[in-house]
Amino acid sequence: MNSEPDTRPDLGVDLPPDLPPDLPPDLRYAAYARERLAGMSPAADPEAFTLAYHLLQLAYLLVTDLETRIHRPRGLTLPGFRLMFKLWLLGPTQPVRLAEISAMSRSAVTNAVNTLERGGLVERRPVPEDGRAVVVTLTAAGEAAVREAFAEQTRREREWFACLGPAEREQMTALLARILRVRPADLS
Amino acid sequence: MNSEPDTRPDLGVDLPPDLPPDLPPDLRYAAYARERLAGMSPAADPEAFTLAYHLLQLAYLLVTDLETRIHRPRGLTLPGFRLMFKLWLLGPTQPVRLAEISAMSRSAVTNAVNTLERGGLVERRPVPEDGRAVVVTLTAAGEAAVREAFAEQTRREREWFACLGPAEREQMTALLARILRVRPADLS
DNA sequence: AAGATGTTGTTATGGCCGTAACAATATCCA
DNA sequence: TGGATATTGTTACGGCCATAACAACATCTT
Repeated sequence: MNSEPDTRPDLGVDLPPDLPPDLPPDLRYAAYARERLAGMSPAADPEAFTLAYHLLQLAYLLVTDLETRIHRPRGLTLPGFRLMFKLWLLGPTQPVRLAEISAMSRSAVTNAVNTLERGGLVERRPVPEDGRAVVVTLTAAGEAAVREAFAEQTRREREWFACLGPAEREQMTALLARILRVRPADLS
Repeated sequence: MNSEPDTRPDLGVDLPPDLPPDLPPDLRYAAYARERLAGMSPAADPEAFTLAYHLLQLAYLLVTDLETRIHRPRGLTLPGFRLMFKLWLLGPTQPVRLAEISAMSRSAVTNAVNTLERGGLVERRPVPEDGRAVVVTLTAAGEAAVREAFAEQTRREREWFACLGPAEREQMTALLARILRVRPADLS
C-alpha cells in the first residue's frame, strides 16, 4: 500500500456531489472546471466555457469516431471523404472553389487531392481556357468509394443523434445555423 | 468574353431560390447539398447531413478563429492552451490523466507537452513513487500566459454565441451534453 | 501594347493527431 | 519469490492543416 494522501484518486476531488457516477472522464472534467470557474474572482463565465467546451468536444469525438470506425478501415480519411463527397455532388471542381466552400486554405486542398490522387480516387485535369487552373474529378473507383462510405457515415451519424427527438434535432440544427449565419464578421 | 455556358458561375446553380443572397460559401454549399440529397433515390437523409455538417463546420470555424486570432499571436496554439488550462485548474498532472480527460492518445499529450516545454511554459517532473510516471506542471510564465489567453478566449467565445439568447444558449448546451452523455458506447 | 496587379496552384516548414512498436517499470499471481 | 501481464511514456511514421513564399498565368490600366 502506498501512502500518497494528496493524490487525486481518479480526477477531480472536489466535484459537485450530485454527479452521476458513470460520467465519462471528459464530462467529469467539464463539471469540475465549471465549478472552479464559478468560484473564481473575478467571476469567470462558466456558461460560455461549458457551451464552447461541449461543442468542441462533441465535434472532436464525432470526427474521431467517423474517422476510425468508417473511413480508415476503408483506406480513406474523413477530410478526404468530405472532399470526395463535394466532388460527387458538384462534379469536376477547381481547387480554389473547394477551398472556398470548405473555408480551408488552398494548400490544404492541394494536400488532400495529392493523397486522394495517390490512391486513384481522384484525378486532376487541366482547364483549356485557363493555364493556371485545374479541375479535380472523381474516378470510377472514387465514386464507388464515396457512395459506400456515405451510406455508412449517415448510419453512424444517426446513432449519434438518436438520443435527440426530431424536434430537438431540428432545434439544434437551427441554433447552429444561426451562429454560422451571423458568424463574427472579421474571421481570421 | 469567354464562352463557357455550363460553368457554374459561383457555386451551386440550382439552389433553392429563396436563399438569402449574402450567404457565405459553406452555407450555400450546405443548402445545395441538402437539396441534392432530398432528391436522391433511394432517399438520403438531408436532416442528418445538415445537423452533422453544421456541427462540424461550426467547430472548425470556431477552432480556426480562436487559434489564429487569440493564440497564435501569443505564440500558443489552441491545443496547447487547452492543455495548459487543464493544468491551471488541476495542478500537476500525469500525461495519462490528461489524455484520459481529453479523450486523446498519450502520444498526442507527449507531443503537446514537448512543444510547451520547448517554450518554457510547462515542465516535466519525475514521480518518486513510480519510476515510469511523470507529472506536467505549469511554469510561472505558463500560468501568466494561460490567464491572459483565457480572458481573451472567453471574450471571443461570447462574441460567437451572442446571437443566441440566454435560454437558447442553455438549450444548446443541454442538447450537446445529452449527446455527450449518451455517446455511442463502442467509441473507436 | 505593355507593365502593374491579381489569381491559381504548389512547395516548404511546422504544429496537431492517430496507430504501432518499444523500453522501463509496476503489479499480479501461481 | 519470480515470471507473466499490464501500464506509462516515448518515438517513428503518415495524414491533416495553416502560413509564407513562389512561379505561372490572367487581367487590368494606361
